[in-house]
Amino acid sequence: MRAAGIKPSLQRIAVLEYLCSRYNHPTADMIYAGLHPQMPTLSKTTVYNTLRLFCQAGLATSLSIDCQNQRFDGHLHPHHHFICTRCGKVADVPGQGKEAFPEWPGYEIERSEVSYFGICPDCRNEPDADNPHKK
Amino acid sequence: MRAAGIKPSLQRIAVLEYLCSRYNHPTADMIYAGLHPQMPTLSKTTVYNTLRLFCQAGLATSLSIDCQNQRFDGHLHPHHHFICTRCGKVADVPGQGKEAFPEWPGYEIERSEVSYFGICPDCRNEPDADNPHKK
DNA sequence: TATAAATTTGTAATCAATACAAATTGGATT
DNA sequence: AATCCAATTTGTATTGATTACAAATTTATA
Repeated sequence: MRAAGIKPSLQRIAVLEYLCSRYNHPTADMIYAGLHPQMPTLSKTTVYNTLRLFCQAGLATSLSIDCQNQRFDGHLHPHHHFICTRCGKVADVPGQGKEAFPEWPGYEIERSEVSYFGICPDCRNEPDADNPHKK
Repeated sequence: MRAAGIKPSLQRIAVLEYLCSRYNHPTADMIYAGLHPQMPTLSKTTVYNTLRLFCQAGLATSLSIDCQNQRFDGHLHPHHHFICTRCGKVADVPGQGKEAFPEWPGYEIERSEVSYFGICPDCRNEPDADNPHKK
């Protein structure tokens, strides 16, 4: 974290550990809910501030895969994502993500995002098939 | 539109024509603003309802490229998108978009989205380089 | 024309994200 | 250790896109 020019505080360390120890592609709210029990003084604003800081510094990525919520990823190796349109879970797609950017004169491409949408194994096995986004 | 099982109303025709006649990947608000002068009784709720209807019927696509606004696309051929992180404009990337979905047992992939982020030619030539999202 | 169904409209509510100012913390200096 | 300043954190208030909902309007059908 120090290498990215960011002073490590208790809150920032907690957020980064949350991001790196899980593969749940959390929303800011999920992070807050996960950390709040152990850190009762934590505020949601700090979570948002910290996440923006991390994204600017390249310690995390902001995914635009979910229209409802901004989602974050602390795992930086290039990879693609799958989101279940029924339950909203996001997962890493294995064995993909090392493609080059297309050549497009005049356009300066810095980052790419590949998202797949569909039904995850859990939801395919559910009986109540038409209950979208049950949160 | 009738082929998709949707009754064509004046409002729906106007929204579909807006979508198909432009390549601006509009937000609901942009569509409303574009149509309202010619159709003063149009309500924003109708625009939202119509867009959801179109997406469900496969007449349009909802892009999750922009975290701030839901964006819509009436051009259905497979293609990738570029969004300028400075001005927010979305453009179609030429000559891309016909890739197959990856094989992933248990996961039912229905749709994919490829997004590139960076700076567009207009913004590269702008002098005020650090004025993000000037709308 | 009368009736029912579908569509549209406007207002109110929701909810993620941001703005902002006060409070707190941490580090440097004496 | 005490003081000061800057950075960080916190809580509250606000914003703004989207949705909920019920009333009004339009359309289709008999």
